[in-house]
Formats: sequence, structure tokens, C-alpha cells
Amino acid sequence: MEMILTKQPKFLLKRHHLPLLRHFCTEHNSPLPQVSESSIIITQALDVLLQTPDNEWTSSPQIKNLLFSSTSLSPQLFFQITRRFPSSSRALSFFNFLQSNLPTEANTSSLSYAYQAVFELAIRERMSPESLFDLYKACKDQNIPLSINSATLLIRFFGKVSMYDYSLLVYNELDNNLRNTHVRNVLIDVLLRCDHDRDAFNVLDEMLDRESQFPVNELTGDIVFYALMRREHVKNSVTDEELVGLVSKFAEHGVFPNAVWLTQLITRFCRKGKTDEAWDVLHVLMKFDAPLEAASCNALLNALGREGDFKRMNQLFTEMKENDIEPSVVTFGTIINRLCKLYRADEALEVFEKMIAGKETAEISVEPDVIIFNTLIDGLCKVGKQEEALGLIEQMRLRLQKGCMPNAVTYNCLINGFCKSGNIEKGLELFHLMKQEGVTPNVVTLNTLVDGMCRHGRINSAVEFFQEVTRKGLCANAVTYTILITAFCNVNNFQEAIKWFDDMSRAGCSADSVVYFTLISGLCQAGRMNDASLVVSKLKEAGFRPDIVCYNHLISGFCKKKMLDKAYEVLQEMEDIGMTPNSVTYNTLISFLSKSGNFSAARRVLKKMVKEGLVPTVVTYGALIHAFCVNGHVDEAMKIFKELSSSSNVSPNTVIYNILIDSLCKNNQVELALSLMEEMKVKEVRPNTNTYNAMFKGLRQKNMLDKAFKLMDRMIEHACHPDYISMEILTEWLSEAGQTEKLKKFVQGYAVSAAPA
DNA sequence: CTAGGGTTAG
Repeated sequence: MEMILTKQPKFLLKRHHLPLLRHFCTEHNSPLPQVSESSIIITQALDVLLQTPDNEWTSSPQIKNLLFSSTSLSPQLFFQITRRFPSSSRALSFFNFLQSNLPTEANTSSLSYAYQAVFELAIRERMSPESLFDLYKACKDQNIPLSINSATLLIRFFGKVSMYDYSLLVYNELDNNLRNTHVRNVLIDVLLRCDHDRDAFNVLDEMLDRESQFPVNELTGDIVFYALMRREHVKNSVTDEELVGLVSKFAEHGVFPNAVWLTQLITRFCRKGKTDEAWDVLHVLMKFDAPLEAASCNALLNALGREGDFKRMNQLFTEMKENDIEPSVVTFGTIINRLCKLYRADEALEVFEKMIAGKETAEISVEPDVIIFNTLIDGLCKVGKQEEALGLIEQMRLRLQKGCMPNAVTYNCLINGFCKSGNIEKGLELFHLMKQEGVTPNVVTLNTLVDGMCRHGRINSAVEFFQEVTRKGLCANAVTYTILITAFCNVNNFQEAIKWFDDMSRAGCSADSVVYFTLISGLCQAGRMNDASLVVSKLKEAGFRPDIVCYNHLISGFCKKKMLDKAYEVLQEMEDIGMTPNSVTYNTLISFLSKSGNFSAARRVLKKMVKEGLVPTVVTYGALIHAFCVNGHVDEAMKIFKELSSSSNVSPNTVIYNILIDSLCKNNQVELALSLMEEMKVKEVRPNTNTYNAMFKGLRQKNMLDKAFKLMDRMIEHACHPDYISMEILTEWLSEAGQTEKLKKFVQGYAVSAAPA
């Protein structure tokens, strides 16, 4: 805005005065005065004017001669003279002098410009807004029309002092044909800066009209788009759908948002899950042939990929070609990354091959970079193709390009791939190889190896490796400690878990919330609620807050220890800080209460849950069904199950069937259990090992061998793994029954069916 | 583009 203010005279001369000057020239049939010539007149006139007292100007023939001879007469000249007065008050005297002495035919515009100079001086003198408004009223009362620049000057000035209603007043009192695009832009800018969006949009609306006399221009677009982008945190006065409409209306006038703005908008839409709006805005712009860049399309591609919408990804990619939007490395990187994330590494490789082929036929002019390679390597590792990933490293080295050599990320991805598959040795080998190749391992390398070792039961090696690497100067971070704490919690070594937690701060490593959450959840699951509560206080002291999952862990832990009061205390705390419990919270309580036979309390919690607008989930029903079963009310459990089956929103899953089948078998109702198994088949709910185990137990009691054989066949058919429980039951039973042959076939049959799976 | 926690029913 400052820029426009300081550039104003030049702007004024160029855009608004030239036609006027030309007009005067033709009328007087004389050439335009040269700049030097006019500046001489200005200097001379000012000299005389400033030396003569204001009230003697009228009687000075020299002044009249200098100012009103026909060759020098021009509004521009009067403007230049007026603005050189040392104060607005003397400039105003000069204006009054001009008003009484100017020949009538030149009057209006000269006076308008002279008054503009008065406004300029007044503002420079930091005149109070009220006095400036008086000056404006005086101008108005004398029927002197505002010049365009006076109008913008005043609108901007009142806007700056947050008196936007004065800005609006000046605009509204302006002559209709003076309310041009420029003035409107200034007003809209002022109004949007004061957050008076509605007034701004009223002005904008007329400009956006198809037949508008003063349509929007590039600057209008900049002002409006920029203001709307700043609004992110505030409740927007424009909905996202309206924003799309607005962009569309601007586009009709050939005004388009720039690439950076558009990319931000699309990213914002996508983050909010409004992919359709993002799609629409991009396609509106394509329709109007707006200049578009790959970055904006990439943002949308990324979101579509996250939603797994490959149909629209393909469509957008095709449209980019049709609209001459050259795909960038990021475009390919995005597509490859999305495919990799969905474990479709083969397709990602196909895209990569096409990219390289396109480069050779000059169809595509982008080279794969190290990120593309790393993405592919990671994607291949995630589907267990570590060796193939290793092969890509060779391709990278062969490229001989700057920026394509394997870096730490490349090695980290590979190390992770091998470690996760249990090949820790290969991970370590790569660790040494990278150092040999001059690639420095970083904290991710350390964490990847430590995690790999821990996950494969080698905690001691992990700790040794940690000590060795950190001794050599690599600094561990919160992730390192989370990995170790998780590992020790998993083997129920809470003493060590807590020791590492304490070590972290001693080592000067600052903990993040995940470290706390990890330890708390570990302690809760083990029922060590005193320790868990202590860590919660430390978490709060460190300035963090438990999240909903953490609170749920605590409630679950207290329930496990039958400390119902404490569980309710946690629930109360959640509500006190304004955190809404979710269905997991309620399910935890319902499960505990009903399992301990307190069905009335369970019902109260269920009612509260529904009152909060939460719907009972399959877990809620499972908890109740389980509770009725363990409390000896299988009939009651079946009643809930029947209700569940007839309602459409929740359908029973494997766990529900397993509970019921197990209970029915234990209650001598094997036939009913078998009928549930048939129902699972019809409803396409997959039985798992637990289902079969429950059935085998029940069938054995009744010695229903034929049925068991049938189930064994089905188990093989569905490639459902028997576990040690299945084997124990069947081995005992079938040996007793003299059916070892059948057992053998079962084991073999499984081996055969497992091969293709 | 790489590393960590993730709660409820069997």
C-alpha cells in the first residue's frame, strides 16, 4: 500500500492526466509544455506566491500572469504548485484563490486536483481524522468533485485509523463514474483488512457481474485472494463452496489466482477432507484456461492418493497433459509414493519405468531424483522385496548424476527393510557399508537398528548397539527412548523401562508426549497404576496433557485393578478439561461393570453414552454378550445377539460369534453353536482359529467326530492356522478315537494349502 | 523419501 501512495503522482500522470492534458492541448492548439518548461513555471510561481501574503495574491498582476496565461494553464500544473506549499492551510488558501480566479471552463478538474494536494499535505501533517473529515466535507459542500486519487487517499487513510465507515461514506458519496475498478480495489482492501467482509463483498459483487462497468482486475484478485487466505484461523465469512464460486467468477473475467495461492488453497481443502472442493476449483480454472502449475495439481494428487482414489488420480494426470501442465519430479514422486504406501510397489515401479522411458523419447523432461529412488526402495522393502530394493541402489550409482547418489535415507530404508524381516545381520552390514561409502549414519539409522533388534528379541544387543553408537557421538532422541521403553514394557521389565525414561532427561534429551504415553500405556496394561499415575503427573509437569487414548488406558488400568472409584475420577477429569469421552472410554467401563455382574451400573453408562450422541458399537454389544455369558446367562446373551442381528447398523463379527459359540458349547448346546457356525458362513463372517477351537472342544464332549472332520476340512480350505490349542485337543481326541490317520492328513493338508497362500 | 506410542469385547 505504501508503494501506491509514494508512486501516486507518477501513476496519476500516466493514467488519468494524459487524456486531460491532450484535451487541453487540442483546445488551445498548442504543443504540450515541456517538463522543463513547466517546472520553471512551477518554481517561479511558487517563489512569488510564497513571498506574497495570501490576501495580496488577487491584486498581483505578476501572479495572475504566471498562472492564468493560456499556454501554462493545466490542472496538472495547479496540482504541482499546490502540493509544494509548506502547509495544508496555505495550500487551502491557494485553492480558495484559484476557485475565485480560474476561468470557468477549466475550473472543475483543476480545483479537484488542487484539493487533492491539500488532502495530501494534510495527511502528511498527521492531521486528525476528524479534521480531515471536515476538510472532506468542505470540499463536498463547495461541490468540488473528488479526484480519483483524493478518493483513494481518503478511503485508505480512514481505513488505516480503523474508521472504515468513513471510508464507506466517501465511496458512497462518490460520483458513480468515479467508482472505478481502482477505487473499488482500494475500498475492498480497506474493508477486508478491518474484517468487514460483508461490505467488501457487496462492492465486489457488482464488479463480478458479467456486465459490470468496472470489472475486477488482477489487483482485485490479489487483494481478495490474499485476504481470504489470511482468514484460516478465524471462522470464515466465506464457506469453502462459496470460495470455489468466487474463484470461478473471477475466472470469468480472466482473473486467476497465482500458483502459490492456489496450491495453498488446495492443500487447505484437502487437509480438511474437502477433496471435492479442491477438485472443483482446479477444474474451474482448467475450464477457463488459467495458467496452472504442477505444484497445485500435485497437492490434489497427494490427497487423492491418500484416499486411494486412483481413478481420479489417473484422470487428473491425463488432464495435466491435455492442459499443457508439465508434470514435475514431485508429480511422479507423489504418484509413486501413494502406490508404495498402499503396498503396490509393482505399480510404482511401472510408473518409474514410464518416467524413464518418457525421458528417452523426450515426452517427459524430468529426471528421477534421490527422493523417487528412496520412495521406491522403501516401498519395495515394505512388501518384503529387500533384494530388489538393493538392486535399485546400483541403478542410483550408475546414474552418475549429482543429487542421485544414495544418501542416509536410502540406507535407512534398506536397513529398516532387512531389520523388520528379521535379518538384523544384513542391517548391520549395510550400516557398515554406508560408513565405508562416506554416508554418515544419523539418529534414524540408530533407531531403526535398535528397534529391529528389540522387535526380534535382542534387547541386550540393542542396548549394546545404542551405547556403542552414542559413545561415538551420535545423539539419541525421544524416538530412541520410546523404542527401548516399549521393548522393556513388552517383556514386563518395568524397572528397566522406568530406568530408561529417567536416563533420557539425564542424558539431556527432552521427552515428547509419545515417550510419556508409551510408558503410561505399558504400566496401565500391566496394572501398575501407582507408577502410571506418577508418570501422568510428570507428563503434566512437563506441560503436556494426556490425550484420549492415554485417558482410556488409565480407565482400563484402574478397571483391571478393580479400582472403580479411580476410573470414575479419570472420567471426571476428562470431562472437567472438556475432553469428550469416546466409545472406547464407555466400552471399557461397560465391559468391566457388566463382567463383574453390575448390570445396572453398566446400563447407566450405556445410557450416558447414547445421551452423548455416541452409538453402541460392535464392541459394546460384545462386552455385554460376554458379560452375560460369563455370568451364566447365555440365554440373555443370545437375546442381545438376536437384537443385534436384526438391527441394520451393527452386524456381529467373528469375536461376537466366538464368545457365543464358546459359551453354548460349554453349556451343552453344541447343536445351537453349530447353527451359529452355519450362520457365519451365510453372513460371510470368517471363523478364525478361536472359533474352531471352541467348536472342537464342544464337539469332543459329545464325541461328534463327523462334524469335527467337516470343520477340519473347512479349516484347511480357508487356510486357517491351527494353533497349539487346536493341536492339543485334536491330538488327544483323535488318538483316543483311533483316528490318527485323519490327524496326519489334517496336518499334511494344511501344509499343502499353506503353500499357495 | 526413512525411525517411536495407539486404548474397548474373544
